[in-house]
Amino acid sequence: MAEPLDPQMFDPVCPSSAMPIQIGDRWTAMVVLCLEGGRRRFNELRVPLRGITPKVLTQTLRAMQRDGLVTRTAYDENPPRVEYELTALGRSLLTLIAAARAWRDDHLPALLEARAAHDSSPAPSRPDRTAPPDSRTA
Amino acid sequence: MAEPLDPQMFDPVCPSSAMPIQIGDRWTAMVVLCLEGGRRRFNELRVPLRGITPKVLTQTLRAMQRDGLVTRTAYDENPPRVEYELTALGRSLLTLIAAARAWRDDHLPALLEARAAHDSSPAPSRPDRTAPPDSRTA
DNA sequence: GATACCGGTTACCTCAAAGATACCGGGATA
DNA sequence: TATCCCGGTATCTTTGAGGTAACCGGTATC
Repeated sequence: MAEPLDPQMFDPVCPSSAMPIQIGDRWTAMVVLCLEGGRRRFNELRVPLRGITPKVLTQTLRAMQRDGLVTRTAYDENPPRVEYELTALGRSLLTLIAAARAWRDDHLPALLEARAAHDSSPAPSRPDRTAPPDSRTA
Repeated sequence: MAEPLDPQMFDPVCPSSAMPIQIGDRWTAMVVLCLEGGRRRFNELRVPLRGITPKVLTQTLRAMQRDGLVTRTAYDENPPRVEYELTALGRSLLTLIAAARAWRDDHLPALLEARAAHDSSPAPSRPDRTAPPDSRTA
């Protein structure tokens, strides 16, 4: 909670577009990971979530708050200070995220390989209707 | 593989809209579950996936095939017959789906409860800016 | 004054996924 | 001839997540 979040904690060449697993909406899992180490402020979260706009971060956090995944604490200070923290429920997602990451480590290369092979294969214009009866199109 | 798929195998009042976990696109996980018991034909898959349009099912299956999750076997018969089957990679998603289901069983009620409580709570027009310094808005 | 800070809000736009509906080929069957 | 079946396509429309840009209030500092 003390040290700032690593701006590089999420790979910009993120293979998430290839990941067949998604937790919540697009940013939820990353927010959970950002909050894993303790409470964080709004603008603190924006650092590793590069490219997220305040609007979308607000939406994400509100939705998570609604679902009981995070708490929001606003302090009547100046300048304003707001802190977000995982609830026990939100923390329970960590095991699921870990499972997803384990799957990724074990199987994502195979998926990407299959995809690359498929994409570079000669595109059949009328796929396999005329293929031999037992051919596999994979 | 022999017995037909249960049309009710996916709850129409599906809480998937509340599920913060998603495997692949909207239908991928359900397709994996449909194929868990063995190969299935196109129209066989449409039964439990009530409401899916052929276009979307085709898209889903093509994407899964591209990613090496399923194989597609077309037989030169009449009427045409096409069978889809899980690959080892596709089967590996089953553990992840099981983890998601376990999370659901353990935690989804709490999430829904939090959501209901949030939705029925008196909506603060100017949320908690004027709240006491240590109040939690959850 | 003018500016900066924090944590947003608001209005508007974009774009891809998903759905609705209709249609297709081609052999088998009637 | 006509119809059915299967596994899709083709085309249009809708929807909604997400992005862009501008602005806000209240205080403190310049």
